[in-house]
Amino acid sequence: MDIETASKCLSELGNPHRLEAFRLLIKAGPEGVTVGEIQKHLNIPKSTLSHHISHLVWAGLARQEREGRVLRCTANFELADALVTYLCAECCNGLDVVQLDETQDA
Amino acid sequence: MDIETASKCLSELGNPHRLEAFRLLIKAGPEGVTVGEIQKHLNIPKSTLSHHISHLVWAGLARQEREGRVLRCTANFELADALVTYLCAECCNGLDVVQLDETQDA
DNA sequence: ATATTAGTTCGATAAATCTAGAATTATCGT
DNA sequence: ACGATAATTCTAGATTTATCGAACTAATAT
Repeated sequence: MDIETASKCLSELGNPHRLEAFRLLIKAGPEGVTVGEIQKHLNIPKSTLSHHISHLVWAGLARQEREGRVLRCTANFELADALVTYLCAECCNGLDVVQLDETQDA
Repeated sequence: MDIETASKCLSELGNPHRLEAFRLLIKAGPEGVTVGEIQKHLNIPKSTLSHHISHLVWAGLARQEREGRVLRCTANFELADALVTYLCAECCNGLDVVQLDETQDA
């Protein structure tokens, strides 16, 4: 992971709609979710969502594959891990991140 | 850390100049670095750099305080940690990030 | 064949961002 | 007070991004 790749990924995740969509993909695991399912959560027009998803795909953070009539989206877990690892190493003083036991709100 | 805060931080770090500047601040530790020192590394016009730093400050990722003629910039380590922790929890399947022993290039 | 569903691509507009020179402010030394 | 240094603020142009309706493409069902 170099700084150009990292800033590209961060830039794409630096949009509330895309970050939320990516979060959904991660939470969904390897099975992923369809575009329609993402749309139900984000509640934005199809064309806008499609645009955001194509951003994630362009950055390599997500993949899409057709399954009949639906398009299934999956996160690129390797890249997500590499990005967090990069941030820990380069932008977090090598923070020894501990596994979270509970979700934090603030 | 909520999703709005996270996407705001990610967006600000999603620019090569700002990411590099922030990386310098983190690496510099609590003593921080002056704007001039950052400029030597980034090699961009003062006004452009100032603009980028003000972005980081606005997002809460950095702080500035005057020291005579120079302005000393420091990273907000707590926020950096909170951001990485959020990403691990929400966008990385709760990745159990290990402490890095060596820097990676790819 | 036609209709329906799922989603993309096109096109146009509004808004935000990036860049950088010029002018300005703040501090220090003489 | 004046000049030099450090950095910001102002201003403006160029580029990029976000949004979303309309038209289009792909796959299925009748």
